[in-house]
Amino acid sequence: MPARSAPRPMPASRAGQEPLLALEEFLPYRLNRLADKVSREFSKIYADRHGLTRPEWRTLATLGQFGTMTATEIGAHSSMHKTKVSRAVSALEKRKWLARGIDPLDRRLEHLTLTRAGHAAYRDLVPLMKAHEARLLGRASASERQAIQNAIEVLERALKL
Amino acid sequence: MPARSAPRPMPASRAGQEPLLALEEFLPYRLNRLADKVSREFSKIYADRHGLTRPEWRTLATLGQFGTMTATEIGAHSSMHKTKVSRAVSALEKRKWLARGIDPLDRRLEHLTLTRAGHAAYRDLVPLMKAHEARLLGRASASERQAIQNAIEVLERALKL
DNA sequence: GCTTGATGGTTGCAAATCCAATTGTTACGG
DNA sequence: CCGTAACAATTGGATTTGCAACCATCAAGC
Repeated sequence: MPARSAPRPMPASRAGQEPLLALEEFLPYRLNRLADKVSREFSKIYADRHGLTRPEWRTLATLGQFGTMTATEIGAHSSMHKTKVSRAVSALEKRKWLARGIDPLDRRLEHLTLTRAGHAAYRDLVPLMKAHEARLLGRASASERQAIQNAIEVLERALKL
Repeated sequence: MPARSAPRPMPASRAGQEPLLALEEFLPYRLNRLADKVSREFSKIYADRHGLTRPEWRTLATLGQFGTMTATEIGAHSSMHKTKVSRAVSALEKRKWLARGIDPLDRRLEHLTLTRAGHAAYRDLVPLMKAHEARLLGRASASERQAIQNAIEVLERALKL
């Protein structure tokens, strides 16, 4: 008696229905690969130059942009989980690039601000980062650059970001 | 309502030195945020349904697409470091979703193939993944979808991916 | 043969990440 | 006021990662 011969739809000839999914055309894969490559290139700058991690750089960048914020606000604006922010803040505080200020009206809050040294690092990094971005986008035409901006906006909207 | 707090000095407090870098307009940040959100949404599918990690899913997807490959080839095609591939392969082998075959002419190589169970999981997942991709892209118009494809291609070219 | 250098794949370990509590504080309904 | 719920931020511990060192095999030159 033939073992395991439940009625199966079709014999094994899988020609014609394969490949079912082409990874290299699959949106999440492509986005991830792009982001990964870009991130690697850019992180080289702040990692080599100041030994920063990505959460630390983002925290620095957010405070550099807004001046003073709480940890929660940093997380909201830079899309980082609060534990990442917390650890990035500790690290930056340890190297005295930011200082914590208390809120007299709500002692749960910590108002974080870059120190002079933190700001110096920020001002050191920003032109390098922008230059690298310009160099990368410079490989595309002006209209292509515009298309990239539009596409990102469409995706951000679709993802409710 | 959030707790009351002392009036927070906004960017205005840094009059004279405008924000040098707006994170929310910075390409690497935006790409990373997009990829992260997308990845999170899609990984819910294979994580919830089969307890797969992303490297495991990518390995499964690559083998499902190409049939038989070596670990190095999987890494090249799915943009994963060889250690990730190695660990994903072990995990998939442990649950008997793939089998290793030796190459009689070069015993360094391992030819990896999905087992029947592995292929079943692949066939189970692919429609769900594609449907989710379609649902996501469905929030954009046809011309916007085309613009997204073009933008990604431009970036891939600029990054030599 | 033997040595040297490349290649495929794994492993050890430190660093980074994630999730679920935990602490301390404030807001609010009774 | 009291008890409870919400909130800001931190911490602990298991999981993932990333890098380098490693083992095994092959290829080429001598």
